[in-house]
Amino acid sequence: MPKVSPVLLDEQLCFSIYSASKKFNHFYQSALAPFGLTYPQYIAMLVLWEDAPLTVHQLGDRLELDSGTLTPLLKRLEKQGWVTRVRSRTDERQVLIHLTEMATAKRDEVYQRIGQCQTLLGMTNKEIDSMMTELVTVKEQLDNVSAQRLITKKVDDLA
Amino acid sequence: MPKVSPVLLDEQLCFSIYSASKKFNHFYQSALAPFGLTYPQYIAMLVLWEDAPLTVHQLGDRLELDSGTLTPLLKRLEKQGWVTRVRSRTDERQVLIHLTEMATAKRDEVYQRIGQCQTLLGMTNKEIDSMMTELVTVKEQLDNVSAQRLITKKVDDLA
DNA sequence: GGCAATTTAATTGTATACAATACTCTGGAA
DNA sequence: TTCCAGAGTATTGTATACAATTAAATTGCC
Repeated sequence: MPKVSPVLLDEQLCFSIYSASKKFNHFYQSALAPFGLTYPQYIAMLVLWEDAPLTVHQLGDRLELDSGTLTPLLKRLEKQGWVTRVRSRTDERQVLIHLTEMATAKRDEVYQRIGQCQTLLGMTNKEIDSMMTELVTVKEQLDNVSAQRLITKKVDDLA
Repeated sequence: MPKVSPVLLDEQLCFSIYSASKKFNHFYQSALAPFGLTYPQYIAMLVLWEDAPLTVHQLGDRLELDSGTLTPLLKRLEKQGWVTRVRSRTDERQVLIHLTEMATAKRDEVYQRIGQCQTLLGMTNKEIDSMMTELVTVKEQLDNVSAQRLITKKVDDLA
């Protein structure tokens, strides 16, 4: 076996991102506590506030989540009064997610709360943009490699 | 109500990071398929390869996970033959996580596999370092704000 | 028009996460 | 020595994620 470099946790970009993601999750969960929304519920609401009504599939495209995650999440949002789930009449396969009056009424309150909490992070728009640009590159690479199921093949070629 | 800026999903750094984290998870899950390790199991093994044996608490400090997550994860690693969980004799509260012979034997294979897969991402060390540096800043801000439970107070001050 | 392939959601099963609680053990104070 | 506060782990309950399967509806194709 040839000499192999150790893989150290603290040098792994994946762990930095994984850790940051959990911290963001916690941050928004706290920020949104007055509204009782979890982070995934919140991003679902963001999309719906932009574009309701949407089918489960359309919402999933935006959030990169499938029905296995969204169906129970949306049922919880429905139970809490944020959305309604209605079978489409023109295509009975689809379920349309509509905003309730409460959701529409609370939209600006949430926007405002989020805006305020984000100022606490003390990042400039420029810093945020720069970071998101880099993340897009990383994500494209990950998509190129893994979404096309090339990992096994390519790595086996390397071996 | 004063005019409020909309919050658009595609402009949210949190979502970029959340999405990247999921893609990394999937990437490593595929890369590690030959070993049957999930991403969280893999990072646990990374720490143990650096420093076994460790208590559940010490491992949790490194991974930023608590016993509620680690206990079942470690039981699964034990069932699959990667680790053993042994009550400490000097302090019966502690459980020491040891590597099995198989885990020690497979370490370099995993290191190599990961090294190969990472080359597929086509990122230079410089790019990775730069990104991790920025992420450290973000995470520090998130820790400052949310770990100290100041969100509610500060935002209410703003209101 | 009839039927196979496809699309869309929901369901099932497994694996994280994490708050809150329970339980056991340890070390120190009275 | 006894008791108790705190530490360390496990458990419980809720909420994601996602692969794989199921079920129902629709579309294409003949």
